[in-house]
Amino acid sequence: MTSTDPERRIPTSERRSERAAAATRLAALDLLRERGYQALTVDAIAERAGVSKATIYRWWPNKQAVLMDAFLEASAGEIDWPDTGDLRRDMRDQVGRLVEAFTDTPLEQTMRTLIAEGQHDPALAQAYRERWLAPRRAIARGALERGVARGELPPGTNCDRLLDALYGPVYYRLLLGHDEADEAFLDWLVDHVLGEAGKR
Amino acid sequence: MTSTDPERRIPTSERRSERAAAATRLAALDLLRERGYQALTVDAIAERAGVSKATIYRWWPNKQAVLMDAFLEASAGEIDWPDTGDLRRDMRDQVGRLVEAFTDTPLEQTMRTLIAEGQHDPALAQAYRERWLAPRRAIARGALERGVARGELPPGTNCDRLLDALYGPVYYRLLLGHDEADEAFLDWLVDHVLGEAGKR
Amino acid sequence: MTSTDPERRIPTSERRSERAAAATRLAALDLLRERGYQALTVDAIAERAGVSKATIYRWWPNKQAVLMDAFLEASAGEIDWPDTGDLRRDMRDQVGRLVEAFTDTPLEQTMRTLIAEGQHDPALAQAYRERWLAPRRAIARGALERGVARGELPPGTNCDRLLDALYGPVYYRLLLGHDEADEAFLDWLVDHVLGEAGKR
Amino acid sequence: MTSTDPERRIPTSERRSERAAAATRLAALDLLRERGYQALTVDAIAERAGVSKATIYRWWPNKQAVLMDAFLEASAGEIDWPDTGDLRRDMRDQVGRLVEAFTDTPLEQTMRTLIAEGQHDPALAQAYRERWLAPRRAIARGALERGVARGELPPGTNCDRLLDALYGPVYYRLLLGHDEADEAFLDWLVDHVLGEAGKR
DNA sequence: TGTTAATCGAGACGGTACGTCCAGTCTTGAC
DNA sequence: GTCAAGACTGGACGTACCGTCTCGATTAACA
Repeated sequence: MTSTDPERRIPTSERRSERAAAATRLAALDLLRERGYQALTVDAIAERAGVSKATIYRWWPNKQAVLMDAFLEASAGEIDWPDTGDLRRDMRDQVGRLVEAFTDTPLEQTMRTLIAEGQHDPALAQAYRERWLAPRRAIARGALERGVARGELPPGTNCDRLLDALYGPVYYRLLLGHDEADEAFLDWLVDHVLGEAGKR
Repeated sequence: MTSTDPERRIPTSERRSERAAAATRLAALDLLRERGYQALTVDAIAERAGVSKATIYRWWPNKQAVLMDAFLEASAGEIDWPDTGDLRRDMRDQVGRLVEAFTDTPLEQTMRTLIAEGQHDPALAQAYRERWLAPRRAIARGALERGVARGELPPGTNCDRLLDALYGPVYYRLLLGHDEADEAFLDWLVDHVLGEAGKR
Repeated sequence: MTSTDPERRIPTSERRSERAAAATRLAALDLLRERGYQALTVDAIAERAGVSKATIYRWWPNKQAVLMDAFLEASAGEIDWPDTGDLRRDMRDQVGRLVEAFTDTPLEQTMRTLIAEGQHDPALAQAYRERWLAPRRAIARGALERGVARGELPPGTNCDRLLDALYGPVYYRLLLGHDEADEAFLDWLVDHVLGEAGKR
Repeated sequence: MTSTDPERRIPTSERRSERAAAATRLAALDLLRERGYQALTVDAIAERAGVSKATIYRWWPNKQAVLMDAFLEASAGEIDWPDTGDLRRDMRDQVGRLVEAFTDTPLEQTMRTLIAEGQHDPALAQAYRERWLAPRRAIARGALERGVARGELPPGTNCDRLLDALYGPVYYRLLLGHDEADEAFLDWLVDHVLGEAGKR
């Protein structure tokens, strides 16, 4: 079980452990960024964070869970996005921001690692879906639904499928690496999937 | 460097080593299938294959490369597919076969593992792209190009992008696991990406 | 420094701390008896005694010192023994009681542990000598000296050496375990060391 | 089970492992001598011996067993002693050599540690008795038996008890430390236990 | 047919990280 | 002010696996 568990132990002194926990999350991200995946060991995290291994294992089941928390913290903040009334433009902006967040940033390596580890760690995969994907998909789904309401998309559109058609190719290029998820591709993709009809 | 290297050592006695190599590949697949990723150790492969670790390391740089070879061998065979003259139907069949190959088969776990490891192992990722993806994409690209020629797709269509729009969502659902890549989804996806226009 | 130190801190509230200290000593003995040496951890003592670790460390430098105090408390009581006028009989009785105290009782394991730890902990060894051995040797030495005075032992007898000759073999068998310190052995030993001459 | 087991695994290459094993034993002794008991960790032994922990654990169950082997190796050599025909003199020489071997030498600390650990480790205690004590006691018993045959000791003497009466006080002083096992004490002890009668 | 060199299995080796446990210190809040 | 509760650092434990290595035995091709 990852720290996802809402019933995780509450330390007597929230302040003490929170300092250690924050240092741990930061150390995990920094290590991964600076020295790569193979340097991401619990010992190294502990040493860099100035925290003992026992403390890490007290709050997380393994280093993947640490990284998950660090990833969520680092990508926290406002995740909603404005509705300009132009669905295609909004979706294009949003997909562009997603790619930006994952290109040449510490988060790219972190995301890759989490998805990779998630292939063998169901709890981690679930945490990625529930804690990262789901909220963002909910917002994008809302935008699509408003697009349907506004007539930019046909009535009866299955928005979840549409989300997969939009985000799938992006993840595919990011994870498989056979081609870049560059501006031109995103332009084309959003147009193609949302339909050229609405294009101005 | 993976065994992809064309200059790999050639054993004096091809027969002896080939027996060992085949047993090694088989053992890797079987272990992964039966006991999962965490049981896939070089020691375990060696023991199960009745082969020494030294022999494994003589022919492959690491267990990922073994698994890559095993994966390629297991998914070898005729990869071309017939051209019925109906692009949508052909693409739908083909995507269906891809998903079948990866659903409830030993290959699913193997593919997941290879892509996961590839996130931290550029040589492995490259091998996956060049030795597995590329040939299959080339065939599918050919089909799309014939579709363009036949007028089923508009002239000037960028077939690589179209491939990503078709396969991306499938890998996305397989790797992220938020939803199933079922028949209905594939039906919708192929129709949506190749354009409803051509639909009868 | 062990709790041997006569200048140990005096708690403001003697009553509270004495209750905690008594529970701690008892818990140490019980743990050692019931679950063995490897279960004798400070955490376990604290939990069983319903006392916090901080309290234990407030009054003792380490668990060995706790055990020393517990041992002394458990073996307290009248340590003097009557003088029947027959030295050999008195010594034989006394050696017998020593062995009884250490055979099939919680004290055996405790004594073994204290002597074992004392091999690497000079303060503990000193405490064992000064607080347990010395008083008992003083009494036995008195008995021997009276034996000299009564003519049961030759004048000029070095009583300390005689004590070692009497008690040494007993501890030797108890600690090394190559043979039992049984009644027959004690009979022979006392006779042999005190001299058959005085035997009736 | 300690390495005492005569059926311990035989390495493919005796030479390789023997080098590692010898370095391990030496490192254990040196560490104990130079830095004391608390520095005697498996990690430290491994580092000092230039050997990996895995190798140590391959051949010994724990560090105590390493130390036992090191102790036996260090105290190996001729353990028999000449029979001059004068039992008292021979025993006095022998007890003197025992004390010498354990006074101000690396072996003293080693012996203390082994006996101490043996209080909680039956296998270790047994190994000490069988592999160190027993051979030496057998030789001394032989000497006593010859003394009986020569009439230096009374017929029917129980030599095992006599051994305990001789060695017990020596170990007692060494382990408890209340007094020194010096020349004068040994002189008196041997005379007193073997009987003044035979004294010339 | 006998010799020789490559290759094999077996498995020991140094190294590194794991996840656990305990010692001894420190912090907080209840009494 | 003292206590229990328990989090903290530090560090050793014993295990597992990696990738390298050494060893004889087996093999296959050539002498």
